[in-house]
Amino acid sequence: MDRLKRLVLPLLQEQLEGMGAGHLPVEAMLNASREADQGDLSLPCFGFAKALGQAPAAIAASLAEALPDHEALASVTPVNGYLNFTASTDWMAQTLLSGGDAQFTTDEPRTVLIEHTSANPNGPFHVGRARNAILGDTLVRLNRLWGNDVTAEYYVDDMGKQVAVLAWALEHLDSEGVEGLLAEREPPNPRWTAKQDHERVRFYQAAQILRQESDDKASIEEAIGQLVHASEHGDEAVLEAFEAAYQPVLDGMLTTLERLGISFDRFTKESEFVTNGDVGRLMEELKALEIHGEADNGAHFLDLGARGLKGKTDFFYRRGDGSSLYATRDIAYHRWKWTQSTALVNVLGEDHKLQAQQVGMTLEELGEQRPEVVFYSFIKLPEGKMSTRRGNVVFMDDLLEEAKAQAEAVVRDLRPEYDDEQISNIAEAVGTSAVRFNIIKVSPEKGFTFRWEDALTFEAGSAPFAMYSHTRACSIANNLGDVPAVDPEKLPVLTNAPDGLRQLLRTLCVQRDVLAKAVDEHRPHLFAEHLLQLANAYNAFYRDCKIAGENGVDTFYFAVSELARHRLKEGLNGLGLQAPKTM
RNA sequence: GGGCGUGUAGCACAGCUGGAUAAUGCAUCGGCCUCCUAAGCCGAAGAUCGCGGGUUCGAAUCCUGCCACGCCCGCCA
Repeated sequence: MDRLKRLVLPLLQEQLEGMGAGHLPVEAMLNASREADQGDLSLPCFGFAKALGQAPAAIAASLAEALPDHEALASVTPVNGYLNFTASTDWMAQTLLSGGDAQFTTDEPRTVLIEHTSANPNGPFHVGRARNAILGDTLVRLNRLWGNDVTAEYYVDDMGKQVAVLAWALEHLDSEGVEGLLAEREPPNPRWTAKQDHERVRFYQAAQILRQESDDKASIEEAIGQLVHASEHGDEAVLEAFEAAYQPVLDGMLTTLERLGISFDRFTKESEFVTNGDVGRLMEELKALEIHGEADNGAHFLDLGARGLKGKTDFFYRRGDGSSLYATRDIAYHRWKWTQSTALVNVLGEDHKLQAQQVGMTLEELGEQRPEVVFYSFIKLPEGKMSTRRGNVVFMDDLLEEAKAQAEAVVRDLRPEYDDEQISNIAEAVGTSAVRFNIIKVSPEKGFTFRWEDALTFEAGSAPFAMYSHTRACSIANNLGDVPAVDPEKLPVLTNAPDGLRQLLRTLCVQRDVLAKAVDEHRPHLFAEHLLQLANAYNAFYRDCKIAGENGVDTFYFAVSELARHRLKEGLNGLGLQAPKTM
């Protein structure tokens, strides 16, 4: 509809100039109508009343009167001080059918590096951690759909305490000892015994218990502390031992993500920036800054309060022993990222807000830009916060299995003629898609409580609903075979277009606008909402417009159906909702 | 205690760079499968937009005070 706005705007401006009000901000005021029965674009005239010395309703009426007819407009109606523009069905159809794919993508592609997930490789994904991956991957996909050149990156935390604990546990404990320590916890699910993320997290959890409760916890802490220290000074042997400990875990985690359709273009290890000297050089630079300070024990910090940070203002980037901290390495990492891309986007949990603020401010202090950051709230369980450490979790692997099982039952019921393999393929696609959609459809800053019944719903407002509309469109295309194309220049005249047709064309017309906004503002749920509307509109079209009737195939309707099919497919793909293997 | 975020029908959630009757799904009630796949469609009912002030022609939206919940306030990651 941005296209319609560009057509209407000059007409409006001309009229207002004639009325001596050319300076009024029409462009900002002319916006998409809220409700379909209010047309497609609406101009509230209240703001013009004072400048023109007329009542809003009178302004709207005289504008409606004065505006010349335009082929793109079916009507221009003044209502309650608003001026409503309704696009003509013919114009929408012609524009859509003659435009090609270019009309749905950007004219100015950007290069974007999106860092997401970057979870510590110490255990399997639970639903909470997976929100990051689903959000991040959807941003990656939507940016690509928009035409941007995207790199999806996973920052591997391959040093520090969490990995050290895992490495220590694998070296000092055996399975029997581990299970003995975890006797009071839920036993491991036998289904995942081959997945190393599930296997090794038991070692990690057992070590955490020993660190707190064992008689020689002091010496354990000492040993782990030495490992951490060595890794932070770039000790190659220790870093190799760490990698041997975490890599199988990371591989298991990536297997889970792959099932959700999530993959990465690049993995960058935190330790690289220590071993290549970047972190050391960075700390020297920070030392030269005017807001630099030093504590009694030789630790270094920046006084970010001097730059407006509220609350805790001292940002420590160097320990007393000279080693770096996580945030310090993150700054080095970001400087490197800026050499790779002209736009940076990070997906982070809300617990990283302060940290991100510190990193961002320090980057600015160094003359660099901040990355754009998408924060999300945590997913809770009805029993409370999820925690790998406490064992209070819903594992993504289990959720996906459950989703598939439920989908299988539904498909078997609905399509008894399908064989087991077909059912399994459909159920896998439907199950994983439903899980993704359930998470992506809510805005990231909203904390939400995970409930099985919501995650596994397959009704309107869910991924399967949108997938089903697409399947319908596919089914029609398959049934009808070769249908002659329509000439967009010679479409039938659509004076009494059915509601369903109008609704579908209108929804197709706003797809580009919504995608632009979702990408620009990093808010994928806007596009998820749109996809549901598109599916809904397709259903209305399907209801009102018989493509294959007694008189043969309506080639125009078929062309609209095909366009919708492509746009649905594109939308599903943009949200990472997967088509069944057989299709 | 300080900082940030959230609070919208029974439940979940959209709208938040101010504009018309607050959108959608679940649940509830009623209707639609001889007709391109009913995971669907049509209709009904359901909201003091957390509470109080303020700004404005106009506030769910902006400002302010209060209340509730979440996250953060390591020389952890």
